[in-house]
Amino acid sequence: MAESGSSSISGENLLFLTDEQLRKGIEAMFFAYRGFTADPDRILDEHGYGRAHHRALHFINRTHGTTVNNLLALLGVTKQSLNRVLRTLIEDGLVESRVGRTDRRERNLFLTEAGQTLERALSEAQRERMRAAYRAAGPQAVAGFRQVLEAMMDDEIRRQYASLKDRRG
Amino acid sequence: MAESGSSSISGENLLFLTDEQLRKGIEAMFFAYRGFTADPDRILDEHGYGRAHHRALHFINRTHGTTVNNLLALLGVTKQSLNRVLRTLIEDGLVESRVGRTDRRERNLFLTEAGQTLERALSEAQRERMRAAYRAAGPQAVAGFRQVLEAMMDDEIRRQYASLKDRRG
DNA sequence: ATTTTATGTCAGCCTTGTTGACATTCCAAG
DNA sequence: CTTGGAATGTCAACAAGGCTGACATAAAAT
Repeated sequence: MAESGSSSISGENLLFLTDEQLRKGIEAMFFAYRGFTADPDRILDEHGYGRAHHRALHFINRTHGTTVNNLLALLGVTKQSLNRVLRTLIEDGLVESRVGRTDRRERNLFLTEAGQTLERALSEAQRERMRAAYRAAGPQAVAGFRQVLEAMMDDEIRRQYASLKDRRG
Repeated sequence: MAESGSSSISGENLLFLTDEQLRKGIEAMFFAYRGFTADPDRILDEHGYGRAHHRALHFINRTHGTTVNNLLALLGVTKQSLNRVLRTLIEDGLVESRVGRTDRRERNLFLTEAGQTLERALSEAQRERMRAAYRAAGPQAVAGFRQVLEAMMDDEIRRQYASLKDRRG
């Protein structure tokens, strides 16, 4: 490691930015993400689905009637990848694709009753994990958690995240 | 979504645990993880490697001389998956595998000079992102961030994370 | 009338995960 | 010494879910 930048940082309120501290944060992020996805993964597995299906269900539920292009931007994958997932969800009757009213090229996506049921099971499992973590850490920690995560996002993604924030599900 | 559980939670210090708050946390986690991996991913791509290689390099660097079994437990993958990644890293001269001294069945893993160089580039890119996020959020937020992440881990993983915490790299 | 946009689809490739089977090496217990 | 089991490595086959490229269609925009 020779001499990394942070060892030369001065100022008492910046002293916590040692490489060691940063590495702990990196590893915490890695391990925590495993926990974050573990519970939904188990449910998905029972239904023969993967994380890609979960993400699609989540954001379709989040923004009812969203278009395919919107979804692509949120998920950060190619239309071919998304389409494969979306096709199975539509075939299985979890998602409905309606031709757009104003622009008939677009497809507006909705969860069916069955889709809502699965989405609820998945998000409830994930919320339960998050709820337990929030309780254990306390309100102040949660605020800090959100601040750091937000600062870690790419600029464009942060904008999309922010614009999602105030919508109603 | 009808009526989810958390709406019945009472007590003033638990009011922040609404489904809406939890969902924001879930989405923050999802988007932040994208940012978290984005910079190393670009470097890995130039070298023809993937995230699996990054993880292996990270933990071999983290715990010099670790055995394959230790690594398996940390990474949470099968030995076949790890072995494929490890084999290419060894072939490419980034990782050295030495027969164990006390137990000759074991293999002790080390980074070569070239391996350390790549690991340093990867972790420096990731640390830089983390450093910027930490600076933007401030020390108090960082403490909360770590608390929530730690509470989100599976118990066994949290123990492994904790036992990694105090070692020297 | 032409171009652009939104979407879907086919084909093929890669990484990275999985299971199952099997070989080798070597420590340790009988 | 022999045998059992643990640690490791390897081969084969498969699946999820990314990717690119090419092409088709419908509809909006120019």
